[in-house]
Amino acid sequence: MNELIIGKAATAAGVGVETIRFYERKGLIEQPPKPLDTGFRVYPEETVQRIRFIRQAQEIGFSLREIDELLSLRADPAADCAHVRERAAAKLEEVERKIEQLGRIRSALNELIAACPGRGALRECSIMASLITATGESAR
Amino acid sequence: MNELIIGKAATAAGVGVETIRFYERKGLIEQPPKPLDTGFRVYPEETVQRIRFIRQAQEIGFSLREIDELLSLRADPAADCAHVRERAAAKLEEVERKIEQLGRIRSALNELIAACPGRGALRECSIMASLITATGESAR
DNA sequence: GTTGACTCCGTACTATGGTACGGAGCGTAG
DNA sequence: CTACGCTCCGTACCATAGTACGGAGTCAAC
Repeated sequence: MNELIIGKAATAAGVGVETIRFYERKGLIEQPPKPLDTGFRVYPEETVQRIRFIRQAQEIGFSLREIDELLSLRADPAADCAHVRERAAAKLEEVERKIEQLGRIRSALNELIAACPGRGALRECSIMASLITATGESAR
Repeated sequence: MNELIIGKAATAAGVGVETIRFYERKGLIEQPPKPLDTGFRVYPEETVQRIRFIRQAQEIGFSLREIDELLSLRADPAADCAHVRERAAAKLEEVERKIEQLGRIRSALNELIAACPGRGALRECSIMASLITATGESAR
């Protein structure tokens, strides 16, 4: 059979087998059907997507707990819309703060690259210096 | 005296005293002068900025090791320009990946908020669903 | 029908990033 | 000049997020 048992699902999602079992214990993914004959987990494709999302969300600084919150945000007929909206709006703000901070670091890196133009170091420039000049040194 | 000793520096940077000592042990900040009479660390304002940067960089998913790498990227006359450029360019790519991923999550959250418009849940919509439709489901 | 690769499960170990503790010294206000 | 709060240092402890291990069962191929 060509079923998505744990080893193949792990490869497809780019993680180790143990990581999948770990996420299952943590409740981040649900345990898939385990046919009685083999007892091996058989994963739907959707779970692979979900694991990939988890990894990407981790890379941008969300903890597993926060990722669980993100994934549980869903507008379905059974949900309390106002509550979902509220939580989504809060997450959105958080995401926007992160984007801003990353934008600042991006500018600083670009400035650094420009300051260091292949031959002959001209201006002194560090990330910190770029950030301080770039952000205008607000709170003092 | 009104010197920036560890407790005040910690408050100014929004961290605990122990965190500053921890960063020092890890080499993320250097140990400031310790005047012989008191033996208390006296911090320059710059260190407070640096600690704030460390915290913000952590929030967007950089580990302390990576932050150290970021902070050590500097174009000064003594540095090997080509090498700094190369590392900066690599970090820049990483930052851009993060910005893209955050942008996708932002869209998904906006879509979710729109799908859940105050009264009467209309369309079913989860983050995962938004992401999958939004990103066009590339690798299959 | 046995071998090798894979799965099951629980438990133990690891790395990262702090946080807490405790005894000793410093320093300023009353 | 003493009391209270802060600093010093090392060590111990904690949560998070895996990673490894080991014995037992399963499957597929030779």
